[in-house]
Amino acid sequence: MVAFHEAVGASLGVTAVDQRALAVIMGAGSVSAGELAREIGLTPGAVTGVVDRLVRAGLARREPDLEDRRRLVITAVPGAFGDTFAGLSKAMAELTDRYTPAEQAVIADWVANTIGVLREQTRILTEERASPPSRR
Amino acid sequence: MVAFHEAVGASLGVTAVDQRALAVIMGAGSVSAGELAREIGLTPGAVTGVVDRLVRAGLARREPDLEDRRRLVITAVPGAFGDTFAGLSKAMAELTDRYTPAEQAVIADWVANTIGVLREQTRILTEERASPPSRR
DNA sequence: CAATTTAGTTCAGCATACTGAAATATCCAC
DNA sequence: GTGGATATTTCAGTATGCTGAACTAAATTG
Repeated sequence: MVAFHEAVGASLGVTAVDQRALAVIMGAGSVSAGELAREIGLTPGAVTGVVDRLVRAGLARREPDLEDRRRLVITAVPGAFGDTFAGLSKAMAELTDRYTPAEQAVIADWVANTIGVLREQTRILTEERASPPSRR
Repeated sequence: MVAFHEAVGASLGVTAVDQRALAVIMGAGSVSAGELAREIGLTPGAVTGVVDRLVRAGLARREPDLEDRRRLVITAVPGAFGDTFAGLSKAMAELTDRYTPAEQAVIADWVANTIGVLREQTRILTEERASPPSRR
């Protein structure tokens, strides 16, 4: 999965951080540059580069905020990200079809729970790193 | 999953490439530096750095090859990598216990097939990039 | 045992992406 | 309106990791 993720990034010319940023953008619908900076833990200056690369890759757009003209609203380009995953989506859909509805329910439940576990473990690892004796 | 992977890397002071290298080492049991270079697509010079970081993180060891003293045998330190995943392993084991053996079989089958799909899609993405109009 | 090949490391040069600070534009309070 | 706060960009400086070439050591060939 990680290898696939890296291949996607290389194919689009975006970094791992950029992809996480895109996930944030898609999750929130749209965000400002400042919100994005806070969300992914970068300085505003770095976010400019992140958004530049996403825009260049055709994955996101910068649009003016009509209510506050200092702000930019960053949105994902509908479909653009999906295109990259078209092959994966198709293959996964075919795989899913090979299971009965009951089996699919079990798998879906397990996947949801696994996501929860990973989220929790990521949080623990990240917090562990914030406080104790520095490693490296 | 990708976020967890990144957190592990940050926690250990190793890069994403380093972790892929470690996966290769563990998969093969042990490899020489040259084999590792070919496997992960880096020059021998870069592999020195990769192995340096893995050794510093306590994840791998450099050992002399008794048969060919130019060579180094690189092995994973047993358990060291597992320690980092102790929390994840425990949580996943507990999750697994919540399913019946039949359900576990379905999940295992689906996971195996999903890995196959991801491998295949990664290969396609990687190859696509090798030939056609350059993207960036 | 000399000449060539192979394994790995070291090092200089280069690319990339981040930080922090300065600059620009806009909003808001008085 | 004027003054201060806020949003984003630009830019110089820095860190990291890669490539390619030179170097050392050991194996292989004739």
